[in-house]
Amino acid sequence: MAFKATMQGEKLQRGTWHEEEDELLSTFVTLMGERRWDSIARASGLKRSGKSCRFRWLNYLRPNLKRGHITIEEEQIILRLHELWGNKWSRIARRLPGRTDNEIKNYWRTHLRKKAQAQHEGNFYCKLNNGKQDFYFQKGDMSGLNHNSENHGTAEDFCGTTDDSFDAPGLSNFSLISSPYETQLSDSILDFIKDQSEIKHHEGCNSLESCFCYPALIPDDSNIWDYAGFLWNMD
DNA sequence: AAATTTATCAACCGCGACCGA
DNA sequence: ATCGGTCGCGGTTGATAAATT
Repeated sequence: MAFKATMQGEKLQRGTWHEEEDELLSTFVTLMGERRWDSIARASGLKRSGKSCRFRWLNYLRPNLKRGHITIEEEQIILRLHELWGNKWSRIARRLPGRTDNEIKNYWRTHLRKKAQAQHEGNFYCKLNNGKQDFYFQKGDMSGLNHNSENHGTAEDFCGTTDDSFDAPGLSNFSLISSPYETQLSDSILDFIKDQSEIKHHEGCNSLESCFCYPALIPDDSNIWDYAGFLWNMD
């Protein structure tokens, strides 16, 4: 038995989970609840640590997880919330139903970090994709950038041409790449944040002048999805 | 076609917070 | 009050796939 084995110091299983392990874990979590992970690990006979069981359940096995690629809408939310909260992945994940903190964290590191950096530095990110890579374009002069390993590029780099088939001037407007839905969602979040900020900001300092108090943004117990509920009605 | 590099993401680790005895 | 067990979070690693040379 794994319990006995563990007690005797036998090494715990590590690495990729197998289907049988997943089934076993699901069964025992259903029986015992999402608590006491060490107990679940022992009772199930899995040669895994409680931590590992918890991780597997929360990130891959629990119901209602949304699989598949992060959508543009979700990406925008992640970018904005990260700008507000920093690396508070679990907090951000709570705003994205069906997504896990680990998934968001990985997505940030692999896809969004450069994007956020570019935006922070006063550039904007234009989601153009040639099927392999995303491309960044600096605000204003499109010809000022050279293609390099950071995936920054010129219009020419992207299209292989600078003729009229590439609407470089048009790219100076970020909204051109946003769907109406995306723009609506984005604006809604910004409005919500602005409202919250204006109400909470200055609460403790009695001043409307510039000050050092930190704006209270979206409170933990608020539900942005309720606020933005109308967005799901696309009629 | 083979070797090398880069990107992706599942999984692990360490640490601090929390909770109950 | 404190102590040990457990949980949750964020950072990091490592295996694999994909792309490039």
